[in-house]
Amino acid sequence: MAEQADNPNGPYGLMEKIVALCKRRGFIWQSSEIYGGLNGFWDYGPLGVELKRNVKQAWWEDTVRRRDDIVGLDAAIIMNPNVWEASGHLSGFNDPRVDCKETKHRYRADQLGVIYAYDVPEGEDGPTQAELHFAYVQDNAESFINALKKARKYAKKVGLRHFNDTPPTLPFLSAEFEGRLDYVVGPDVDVPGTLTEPRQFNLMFPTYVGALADEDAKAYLRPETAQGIFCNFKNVLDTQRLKLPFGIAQLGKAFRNEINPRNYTFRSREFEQMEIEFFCRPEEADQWYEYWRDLRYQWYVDHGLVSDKLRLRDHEPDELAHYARACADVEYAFPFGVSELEGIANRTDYDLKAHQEHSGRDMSYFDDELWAEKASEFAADKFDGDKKAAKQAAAEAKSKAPYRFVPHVIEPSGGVDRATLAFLCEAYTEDEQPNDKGEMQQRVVMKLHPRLAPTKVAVFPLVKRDGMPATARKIHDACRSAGLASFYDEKGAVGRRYRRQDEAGTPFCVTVDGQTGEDGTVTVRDRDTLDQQRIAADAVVDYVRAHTGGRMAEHIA
RNA sequence: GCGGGCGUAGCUCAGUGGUAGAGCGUCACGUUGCCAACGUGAAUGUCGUGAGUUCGAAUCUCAUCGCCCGCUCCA
Repeated sequence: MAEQADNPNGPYGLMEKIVALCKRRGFIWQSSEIYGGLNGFWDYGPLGVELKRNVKQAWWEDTVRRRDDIVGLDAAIIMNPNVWEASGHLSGFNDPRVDCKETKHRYRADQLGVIYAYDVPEGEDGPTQAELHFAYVQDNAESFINALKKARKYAKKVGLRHFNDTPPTLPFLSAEFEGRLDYVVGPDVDVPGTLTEPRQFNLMFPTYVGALADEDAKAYLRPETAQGIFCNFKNVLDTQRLKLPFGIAQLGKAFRNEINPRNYTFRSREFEQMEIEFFCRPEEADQWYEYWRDLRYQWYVDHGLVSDKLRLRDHEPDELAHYARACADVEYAFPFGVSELEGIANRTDYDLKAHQEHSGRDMSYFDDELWAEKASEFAADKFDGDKKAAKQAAAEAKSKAPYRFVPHVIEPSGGVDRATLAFLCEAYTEDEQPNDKGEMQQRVVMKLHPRLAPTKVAVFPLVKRDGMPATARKIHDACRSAGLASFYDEKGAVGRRYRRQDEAGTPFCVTVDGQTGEDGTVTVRDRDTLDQQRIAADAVVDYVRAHTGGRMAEHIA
């Protein structure tokens, strides 16, 4: 598959082929297409919805149903707006931006400073604002020195008094510059007036709760599912008889007003997440982080991303967000570039503590097992029989670590749509297979992992007579009754039917032929190899189930 | 958000001011005994949308929406 990156049509040609197939076969369509679409929104067609459901189901089974230490959750999409205050999303999503009309640079307004040039005219008491001021990027020495040079030159030119080596600086967002940007020189230009007024880029989706759309009713569609988990941490802890370490998993939609949705479904404004918050003791966080990082990477490998396009990349320390102690990305080399499928982060106790502070609710965990072990150390006889002192010491000890503490959390946060897209890209294969005359012909086949394939088996009568359709239908019905996604087709030549299933990614085709009537066997044709073997018709269900339903992940104990 | 390119049948695209096209796919009938077979026939278009210029617009102009590329952004 690696050679596909060197496809003569180029990487974008490859992506276009994949997109065309997805549209043609009914995997993914643009949302509200008949009205011209809507940027950043997508609809999953009949094949796409099965594929995506299978991705989610595989994740849910592997992370929740097959483990004792993780439970599920389905929180509301709209939460109390204070949640986003606490999580930092409201401020984080509201970075005002400033564009330089000259250089096309974009700056974060809150990261710009301005050298405030002023004068003290003779005979006046206080300083007077000068005409020009000089913006620079904070925490960037070069930018500051550059602005300082420009400011000195200007001061000398117009004869500002008292201008020295340490001129006052003000934040760009100060009231002093409001409506006066015509007099501010941008960081990378020499003339004033090239900076735009700061614009708010609100990446949160606002909405209103209740019939009256006033500001008091303002709420937001969640930008991530994680906060629903943190907010329910105590509920889960209090009702589920769980001990650390344990996790809460959630699948669900999230919404971000991305500035520039692009690359098919990769960056959508409405998307689905699969997130785990795994709570543990602070001292065990590092080892759980490594455990989850490796396990989640392996999950993608186990579901078909076996090429070297899948990568696990540890973030550099300077790349880490302020709340994360460690972070790794599971990345995939899409035709349009290497991009993130899932991030695994050690978020420490940042989130629970933030909610503890903002909500006023206690988010700590008390380790009664450890206490039971150590309680004897606080018996009265350890305090010379002073019961009161013993009780006080015990109460004090119970209120802090190692007995009571706010758990740390490891967050494996994956994008369902991104994973689905990666599976589609990896599966897209062009090979050459002989036709009925033995001539080699190009074939397009979606080599989806059988567990993820939208249809598990297609059942055909070889020809539409001699009772073959009726027998094939019986097999089809048996497959469906067994819970297998089965597809019946009797139209046209069987070769064409096979090839159609190849494009849909169906791993097996079962064909009823003349011999079926004699010995009760059918052929099973393998999607990837085109090999056929005869098996008993009443063994089809077991055969398909054995080859498609099972979890491939043997690493999970 | 900025700059460039593009938008015609389900898909890929041709069509530069004068009757809306091709290939593939889809459907029907016949044929067809295992890999996109063949024959015959058929259906499918707000030419992205809206406005303007013109006797006449898929074609020219403007706006708008969407897609692609670069920049930006990615808490």
